Amino acid sequence: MLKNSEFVSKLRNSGLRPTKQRLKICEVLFNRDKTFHFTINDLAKVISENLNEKISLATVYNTVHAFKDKGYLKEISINSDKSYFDTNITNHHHFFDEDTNQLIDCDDNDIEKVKVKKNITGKKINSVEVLIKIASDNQNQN
Amino acid sequence: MLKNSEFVSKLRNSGLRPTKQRLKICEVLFNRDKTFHFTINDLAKVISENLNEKISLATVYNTVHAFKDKGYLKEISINSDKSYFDTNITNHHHFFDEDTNQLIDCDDNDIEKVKVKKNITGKKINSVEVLIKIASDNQNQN
DNA sequence: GTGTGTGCAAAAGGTTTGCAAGAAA
DNA sequence: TTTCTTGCAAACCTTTTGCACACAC
Repeated sequence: MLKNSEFVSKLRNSGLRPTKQRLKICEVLFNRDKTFHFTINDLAKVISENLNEKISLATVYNTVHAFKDKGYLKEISINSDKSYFDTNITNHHHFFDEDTNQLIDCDDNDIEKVKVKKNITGKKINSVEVLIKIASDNQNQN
Repeated sequence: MLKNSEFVSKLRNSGLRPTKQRLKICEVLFNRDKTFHFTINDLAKVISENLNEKISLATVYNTVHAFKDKGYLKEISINSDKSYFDTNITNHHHFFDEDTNQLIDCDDNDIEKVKVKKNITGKKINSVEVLIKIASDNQNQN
């Protein structure tokens, strides 16, 4: 459990003013043992329903993007519709459960290192993301 | 170069009526040597600008989704904003050029087979997709 | 006090939907 | 004639923007 003052330092260190809203969002995102996968909507819902706080959607968007730019969050590519974020910023991959639309972390030990043999001239590799789509084994997938 | 009658059969075989619009879209999508990566918008633009035809956006959406459901197109996961489709329906991965927003095919020879060691109980793997994000090497990436 | 952040509402972009008119079977 | 498809506009959802007010420093 992180303390409020740690979040204040964290924000200050990255040039973000520690406002009430940002600290609240820090609590929701970073006061956990386990990785949190979420959409902006999920996050806004947690804030309004579980914490009974009211933070403007625009502010939630601003904050999440600020955190992403500062490297506190990672954005994940799933089939369009909406953006997913991850509090686990280490190099890792994901399972995506198509039955439940849930993301599950897949750490480096669970998958063999992906070796890219092809080089694109003049381009460098920014990231290699693996998405493993899974679904129930005993029912018809579709 | 595929003939119109081949598209008619293709459509008929999958229970889709070979309408003028669908045949036109078939031509654009499948009358090529190389894989075509596109967004709905790209496709609509090709139809209206290059072919000087007018097909309603709703129809383009309908058709692309119908083709995807029938397995004639593949949808690709890139960071949200919009859906990308691929006329190459074989198992393969992609480079995504963040400078130009272009997708490049990465065939099986360009990458070592991804081995997933972790198993999720009761779930089977539907697909394993690798997305390699690249950007210019000599300029600041951001 | 100055500059940054917030909140609201409005706008924007991509996608879906309802329904009447049109085309295929 | 029956069923499927099209086209349009409106609706929808996620995300962004503009601007006045509030807060952090």
